[in-house]
Amino acid sequence: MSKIPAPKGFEDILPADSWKWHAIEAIARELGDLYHFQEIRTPILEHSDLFHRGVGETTDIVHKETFTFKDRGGDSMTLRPEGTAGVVRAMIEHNLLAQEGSRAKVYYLAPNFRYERPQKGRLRQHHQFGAEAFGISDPAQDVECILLQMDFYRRCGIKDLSLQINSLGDAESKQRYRDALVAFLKPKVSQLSEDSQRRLETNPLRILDSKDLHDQEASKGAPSPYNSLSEKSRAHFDKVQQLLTRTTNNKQQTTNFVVNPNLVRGFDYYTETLWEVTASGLGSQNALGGGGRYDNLVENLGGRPTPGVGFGSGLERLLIALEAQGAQLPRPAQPLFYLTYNGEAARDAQWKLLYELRAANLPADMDLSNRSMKAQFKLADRESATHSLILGDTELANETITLKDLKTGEQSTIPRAHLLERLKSLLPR
RNA sequence: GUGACCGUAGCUCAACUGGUCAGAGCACCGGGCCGUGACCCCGGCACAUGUGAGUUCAAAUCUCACCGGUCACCCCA
Repeated sequence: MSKIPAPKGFEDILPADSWKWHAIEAIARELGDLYHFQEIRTPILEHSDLFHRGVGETTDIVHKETFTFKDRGGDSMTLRPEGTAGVVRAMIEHNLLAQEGSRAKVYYLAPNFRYERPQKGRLRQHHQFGAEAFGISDPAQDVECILLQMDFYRRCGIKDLSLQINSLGDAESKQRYRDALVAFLKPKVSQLSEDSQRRLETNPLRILDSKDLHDQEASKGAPSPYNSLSEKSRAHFDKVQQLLTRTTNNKQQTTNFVVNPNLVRGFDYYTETLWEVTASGLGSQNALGGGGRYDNLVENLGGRPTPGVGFGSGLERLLIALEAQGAQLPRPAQPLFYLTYNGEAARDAQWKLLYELRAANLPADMDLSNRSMKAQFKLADRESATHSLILGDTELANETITLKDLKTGEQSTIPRAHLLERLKSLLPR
């Protein structure tokens, strides 16, 4: 029979690596608690309209990168390409933003799907840690989200980090800037790359972060978005910077950031503050995560007008960056007792003991294939057992068991009656 | 969607211009060791070379297609 591979761009997380996921997920949840964001879980499948209306018809992600299909009833369904739209939909649907002054802070750990050509740091299914804060339009809410995100990276052990921020302002400011930019670039059309000549019509802001040298050259001296900001948007952005500069953690470190007037992001729903965090070790797809404010999204998706701000952060990319930067994720040292036996009677006794240990919350395992003692020890070693519990004729006769520390090789004989007590003393703390 | 490179045992790799080249190390299994692993020694299992077709007396080695991978563009986490 021929083998069936996993779909392109879809990865298995294997037993040897799952602990890393547990580690970063634990840190994410810990920070959710600390910042008082609560977990929300939404379906991976949504009506296609949600993303067309929410994320934006003209964004590439919705336009040509979704997994979209008709279900058996003929409805167009889409695997979620990003986290925010589904969260907003759920918040509206369950009337969590239905009253004046409603607010909510939520986070999620969830897979997203995009039909793209895989490369380093880019998969068709990837996982994100994201957070969204609804109901507060104050710039401090933007900053709280940024700080949560930065704390997440620091606690995971990322050293080499860079935070860039920008603001395109409210809808009118954004349009004003777009017009100014087009006016600036129009005369230089011929100098632009082919891609950017197209973008000049569809999404001129994107020209600013083009990697093409000609585009970068042509964009030099382009107007800054700051100059197109309305008074209110300008005040908002100024305040965000001020808070970022002033807010310190208990080690009195400020949060370093740079204002990058060329920073634009791929979703139509963003208003006001935008940010992106990059890290070394990532290759061409160097963004660890990004976020921004989206004050019109809730209303656009049929809810009561409610401001919102949040971020999404790619977990696969985080793991790549951690690896490249040589960072070590916390790995709790779990004890594991491996029961070995010599002979039929000993096996029966160990089988009973196995369940006694587990009932007492002592992680334990044993070989069930009647292998030699030597082989059983090899298995214990391979499974990273910390101790083995040896039972043979001698121990059976004396009602004892031999405890061996597999790291030091030390052995001691313990009366069966005192075993559990003794083993419990070996647990951490 | 575009481009480049790549695809040999579980893993890392080897096999000159197509012709005993299908191999090594690690891993795995067994034994040396009598009831004891992580060291050492011995033996063993395993791949006809991503899949399919073609060229040839002969293909892992050349051609084409498909599948997959890697990196980059695009886009973004």
